[in-house]
Amino acid sequence: MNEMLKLDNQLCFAFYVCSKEIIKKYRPLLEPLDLTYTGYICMLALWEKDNIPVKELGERLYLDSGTLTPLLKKLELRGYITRVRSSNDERTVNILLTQDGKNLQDSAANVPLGMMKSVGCGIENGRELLENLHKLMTELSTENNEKGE
Amino acid sequence: MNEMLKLDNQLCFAFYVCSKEIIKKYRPLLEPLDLTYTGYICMLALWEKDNIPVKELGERLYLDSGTLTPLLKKLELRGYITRVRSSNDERTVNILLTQDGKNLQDSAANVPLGMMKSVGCGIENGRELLENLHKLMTELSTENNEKGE
DNA sequence: TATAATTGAATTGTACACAATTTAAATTGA
DNA sequence: TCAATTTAAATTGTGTACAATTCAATTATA
Repeated sequence: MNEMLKLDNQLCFAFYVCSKEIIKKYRPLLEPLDLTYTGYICMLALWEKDNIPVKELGERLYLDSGTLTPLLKKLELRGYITRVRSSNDERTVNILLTQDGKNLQDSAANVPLGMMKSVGCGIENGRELLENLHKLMTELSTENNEKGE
Repeated sequence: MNEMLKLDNQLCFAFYVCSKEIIKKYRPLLEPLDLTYTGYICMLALWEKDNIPVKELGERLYLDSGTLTPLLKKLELRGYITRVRSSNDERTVNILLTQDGKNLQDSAANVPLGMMKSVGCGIENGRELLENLHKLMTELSTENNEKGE
């Protein structure tokens, strides 16, 4: 049996499972905020910087308009953001936090704490892991896209 | 600004992005095999051990019947597997590799090689990383499920 | 042993992801 | 300046994921 084809030797599979299992753990923590996981990372990005076009938000979150447009419409319906077409450039839509959306940040403060209780124990050296993953993230999304795209 | 709410401090987000970006890199490698990423990991599991019920395959892949049933139907349609309801226990459906499915393993051998070319350079110490992720995987999927489910 | 509880797949409904295409607006350049 | 190109969102279509439910088969138990 080819060692390289063994499931337990696939880094991709380990990443994929860890990602899914972590996201699953967010569910009960995000339910009280009426947010899905994707809505949550979207709000995280906007709390750091709002009044940005969909494009910029997408670059920050590694998501395209096909995913963001319906998500943002839901967040708008929920009252956390507003989508405002720019008057400078009618092609772009800027995302603004509403007061409700800004206030939500306070309630969200306990989410990372809850996760640390739930998952934290499973993470040896979080800081180092985070750095390695960030290095990988940028390499994955640049290496074959240097000149093109 | 609450440090813990910064996007770049979220391990979950780093995992989520790495997972997605890695999976995206598989696409061109898997296209010639007529497999999606999920189909690929499914075949990886089956090449190690086939003639197993959907349940067992799901435990191996961390997927439930809601995901597997339609996926397996497609793989059957594609001619790589057959789904056979067990006669011992009529509730279970066993997954068998067809000859085509078995033969596919040879063509798949270059997939991990292709990925190493594409991503490998971005991975510092793959072996160690893999071990850490596996530790995390099992902890994530057991710690809150010890007694219950 | 009839009934209750459990189990394995399948189904239903919701929510992403993303490739590919479309549409409208802005920019370029002959 | 105006046709060609580029750009930003939105749309369309396909493929997961997973919670919750359903259904039939099996097992446990009163």
